Amino acid sequence: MPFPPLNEQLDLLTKNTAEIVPLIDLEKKIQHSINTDAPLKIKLGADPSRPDLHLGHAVVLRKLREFQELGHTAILIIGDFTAMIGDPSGKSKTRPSLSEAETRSNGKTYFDQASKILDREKTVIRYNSEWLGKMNFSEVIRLASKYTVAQMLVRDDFEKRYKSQEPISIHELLYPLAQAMDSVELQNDVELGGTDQKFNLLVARDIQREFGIAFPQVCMMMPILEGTDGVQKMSKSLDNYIGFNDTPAEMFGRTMSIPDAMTRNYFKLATLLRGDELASAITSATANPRDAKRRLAREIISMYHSREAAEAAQESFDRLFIDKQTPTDIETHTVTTEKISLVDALVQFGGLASKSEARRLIEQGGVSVDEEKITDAKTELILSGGAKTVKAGKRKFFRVTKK
RNA sequence: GGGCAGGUAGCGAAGUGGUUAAACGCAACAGACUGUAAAUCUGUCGACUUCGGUCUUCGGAGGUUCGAAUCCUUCCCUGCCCA
Repeated sequence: MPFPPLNEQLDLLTKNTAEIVPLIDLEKKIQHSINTDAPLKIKLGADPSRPDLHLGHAVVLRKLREFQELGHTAILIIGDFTAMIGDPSGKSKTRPSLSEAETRSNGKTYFDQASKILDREKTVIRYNSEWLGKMNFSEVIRLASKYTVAQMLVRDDFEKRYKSQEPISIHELLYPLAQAMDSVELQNDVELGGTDQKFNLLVARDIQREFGIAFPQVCMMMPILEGTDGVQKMSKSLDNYIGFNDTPAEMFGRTMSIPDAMTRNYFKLATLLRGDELASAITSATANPRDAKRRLAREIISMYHSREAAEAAQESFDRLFIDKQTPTDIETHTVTTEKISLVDALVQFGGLASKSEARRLIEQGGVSVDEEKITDAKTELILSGGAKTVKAGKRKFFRVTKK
């Protein structure tokens, strides 16, 4: 199958990117690929220490998918070896090193989730322990000699930590070099990443050249999708994410909770809407933020679940939050006794951490039983009269019944 | 190797012998308000409780004291400066 013409490829690929360094090289690479009828090798690094993918990852994965659709080769690097270091970006501290079995299974999980976006059959998977694990100490020294401390400290987070007198371990400085070796090994033409990966990607480009690769990789940075708090990068540790594996109900709720101002960005980066559809969705975001967000939630759920699931999720959300009714599908727990204290029930079934917390919640008016607000922490649930429906806080519901 | 400064609840940060379960800020949770939010206001935010209290916390381990996050010893960790 011949590759599409240069302009067509460039049009698609440059959309929704934050930065391409250097753009001219991307053009040359694509032209060369067309001339020689050989696909480009596109690298994307995956961190197997956190195998739960979310919409933030989707932005980059979809770019990779576009490359696949144009006929290029997508290579997913599972960073099982680099996971021993942990990308020192942001606030993350040292991560526990994973066992080989764990990285393997995490890598598989990662790939399974990524397959919701990528073409599974056409994706090449490589584990970087394959080559990094074989490097001996003198090779590491040789690699380390290619970069200077001053160059490393250019990186934002290193500089910040250095200036604010926070510890930086030597091995953290090795992270960018280690992942650059992935690029040396693969001899990939393009590397994808978020803008937060810019430094790492550029190091890889430099190191490729150091190792004699004449035409080093083009670095393509995708915009970072802010989390549901609308401020910080979407990440699991900040609990501001919408995960590929979240239930439709969770997705709906989390989407509705993003700040209004983020809606257009989410439409652009997290949905498949393009062209006129995208434009009208964005317009409606200002006119009618709530309904725009409901649409957004449906679009997202449709991608990861189905149209039907999206409709259903919206129905129960509307019922719960807009009409303020009790949802229909509540988990029922059975107990063997005639009665159970409300506090105990909340801890056992409501997911509260302690009895104190349960008491607090009750005393603050956050709990109701059968639609009736309870403020006495000593309340007992008498189950002889049938099941009791408990609402704890805004969204926790459960039902208790006697066996 | 030497000197100095630190390690306090999810995070940041007060507190240097006694109403200190530990100020304050952020985050979180609940209530009010709303358009699902956000913003704002109010409350909560170690555990257990018969709601009177009780118990466990301030890097770890010992010790002094009627009493310690606060003093001493020792160990661990971090940053800075000097060598």
